[in-house]
Amino acid sequence: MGLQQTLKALADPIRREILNMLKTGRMSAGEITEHFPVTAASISRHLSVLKDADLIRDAREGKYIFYEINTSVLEETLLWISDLKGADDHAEKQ
Amino acid sequence: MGLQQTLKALADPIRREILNMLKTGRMSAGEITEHFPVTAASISRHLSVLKDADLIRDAREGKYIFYEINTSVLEETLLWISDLKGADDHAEKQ
DNA sequence: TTAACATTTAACCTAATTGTTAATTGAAAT
DNA sequence: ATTTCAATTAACAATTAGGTTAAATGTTAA
Repeated sequence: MGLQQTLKALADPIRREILNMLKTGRMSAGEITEHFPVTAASISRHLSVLKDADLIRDAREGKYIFYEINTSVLEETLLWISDLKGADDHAEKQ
Repeated sequence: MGLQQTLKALADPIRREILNMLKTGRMSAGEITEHFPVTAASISRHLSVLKDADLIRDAREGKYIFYEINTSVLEETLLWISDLKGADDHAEKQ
């Protein structure tokens, strides 16, 4: 897990778009589903991949389940890629 | 292509390790293969995935084919992830 | 407590990925 | 020219991934 799970989760366009949507704020599974031409079941599994990678967190509220992005795990990925790029452009932020 | 191809290429541990190895310098397909417990044919296909993503370049020299890393395509990925992370930690390098 | 709604999980299908072995290509050496 | 070596490509098997519909779970409202 870790880097592997993160990169696998990011390697799908629907999952990346979900993360992009969540950048603006939390959304319910239903709201997320509306944006895609696939079934709720399909989106639900994408959400579970993102959740297993800890890229999103969920919170049930009544009959809705809200999802929010968790960017902390991206730090490792960013460092790994930066390091590959020549070890001359990381550690610029805390 | 672009981001999608890059992330797909990075989402495999063998391919990431190949890139890591090439960070230190160019290597022939055979030298790369020696580091992994899989066949040369298998590594060859990993190399072609990396090449299609433009993450590596190849150059034949006699009976050897040497591979070298090309990090330029990583910039797009780095920007995408940084942007996801809150748009507060990119554009630090040129 | 039953009905309705939101979401997930199960079962299934197809397509893509990864690995293997065998055959092919390209270059060098005998 | 033929053998040898490096590497790729082809053909195939096994696994993983992503989609669908149908059933199950959890919650709210009647």
